[in-house]
Amino acid sequence: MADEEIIGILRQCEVFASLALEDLTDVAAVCRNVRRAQRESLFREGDPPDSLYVIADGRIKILKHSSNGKELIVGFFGKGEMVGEVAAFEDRPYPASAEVVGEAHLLRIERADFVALVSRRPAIALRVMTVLNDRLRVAHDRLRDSTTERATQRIARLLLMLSRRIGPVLPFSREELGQMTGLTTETVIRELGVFASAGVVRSGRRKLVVVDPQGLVDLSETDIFPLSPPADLSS
Amino acid sequence: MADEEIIGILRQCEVFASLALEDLTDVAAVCRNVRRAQRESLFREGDPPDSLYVIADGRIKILKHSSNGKELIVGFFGKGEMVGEVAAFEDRPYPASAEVVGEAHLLRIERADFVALVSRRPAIALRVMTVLNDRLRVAHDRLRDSTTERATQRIARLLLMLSRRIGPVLPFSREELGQMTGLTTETVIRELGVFASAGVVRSGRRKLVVVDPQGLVDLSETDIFPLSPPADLSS
DNA sequence: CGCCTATTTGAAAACCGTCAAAGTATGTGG
DNA sequence: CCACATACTTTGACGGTTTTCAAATAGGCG
Repeated sequence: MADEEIIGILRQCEVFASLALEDLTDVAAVCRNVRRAQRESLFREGDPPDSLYVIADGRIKILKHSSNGKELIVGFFGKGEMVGEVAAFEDRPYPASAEVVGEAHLLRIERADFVALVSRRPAIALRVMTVLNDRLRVAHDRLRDSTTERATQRIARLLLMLSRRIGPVLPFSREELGQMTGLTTETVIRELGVFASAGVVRSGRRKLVVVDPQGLVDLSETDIFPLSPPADLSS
Repeated sequence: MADEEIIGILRQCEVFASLALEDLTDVAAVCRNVRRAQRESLFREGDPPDSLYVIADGRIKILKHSSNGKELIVGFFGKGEMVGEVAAFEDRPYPASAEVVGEAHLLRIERADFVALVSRRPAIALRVMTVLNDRLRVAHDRLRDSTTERATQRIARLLLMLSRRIGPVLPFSREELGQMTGLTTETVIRELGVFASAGVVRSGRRKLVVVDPQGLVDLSETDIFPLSPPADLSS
């Protein structure tokens, strides 16, 4: 029965994991399996809110375009995470686009079904609230970083955040790291060059390995003392 | 009866407005009236999450500090809005500080009471979700702006957003506008100088009047075409 | 009037973006 | 298996926008 596969997937999802079997079957009833290839998009910024997705497998990147043609990556999501939920509660256009990174297997839930579901099962609302909450914290942290910190600190903090979430191996291109921090590819490369010579990261093609997390913490906290060398602490 | 005053306040609140009287009395039971003077803080970034507040009257500013001593204003909130709810669902420290701007009258709700309340009355959860949702949209918009747009556009967009929300008279100092955009006070002043000579805004002490919203829209969309004039569309 | 805070202005420099070009993996087809 | 195309990474030089630092001016409140 296909529903059992779906329930298995839902059990891995941050929003549905803690639900009782009865609730899960209720959710599964409105899910549809969907597969998408490399670079396909689930929805685009400005589209009317159609549905939301649970990621069964693969990675999805959420991005916003700016007036001058640049793109900002708002988030990367993977197995068990939900995307498109921001549009689910209000009938307003998607605020960002969602694009498949490698290949992805998803569960799709229609907006109307999800709204009905949440009203019927309050426990889901509580879980969704927590997810939104987390995303808001992350967004505000990044907002602070990108307005008040310099390139070195912004990159160091991004790498720290990513490695804490998905481990030391970060499967991102330089360009993507730039789009996550709001810096150009070139600046990212130059900063990573410094990080690498300090032995904090090792770099590869579309990949970056965090070797020394504490080193990143130091870099992310380093204030710049324009004319004086780092204070001598031994005296 | 004090409860009636409280219910009157709750009726003006984005989260509670649509509730039935029965629900409102339930909420009112856990509210406490609180008054705070100029510059007092409700909570500080890093504090354990204690309680959340509904603003009965006055304005509250939410801010985050950065490693180099700068402050970023994450949001300004007024009558009927809620602050501190981000901390209410998880037992993690407040991600930002809340400071009273003029003088404020608030309703305070303990964290534990609120959690119980939300579980008991699912309708509240749905409203809170919508609020979080809106804040997430705003945060991502600002994130895009501050990483991809230049100073002129960032300020123009901020002023547009503020004037749409609270009207043409904006009671903010230059420094606060800077802390909202992530620009220095000086840059804000220089840009506003240009806006003023273009007749788009009029400026005062701790105050700014938006005279020509369309002018702001134009400024906020102006891309820079380095060497060519705007394309001729008539050909 | 005097003090404190907010606003304004100027000049120099830092930081990062832009542009251009070369180098290096990865995959594909012959 | 090699040649080639493609995409990603790297490097360098230059310039622009914004920050920084410093100092002067103006507004409000006791």
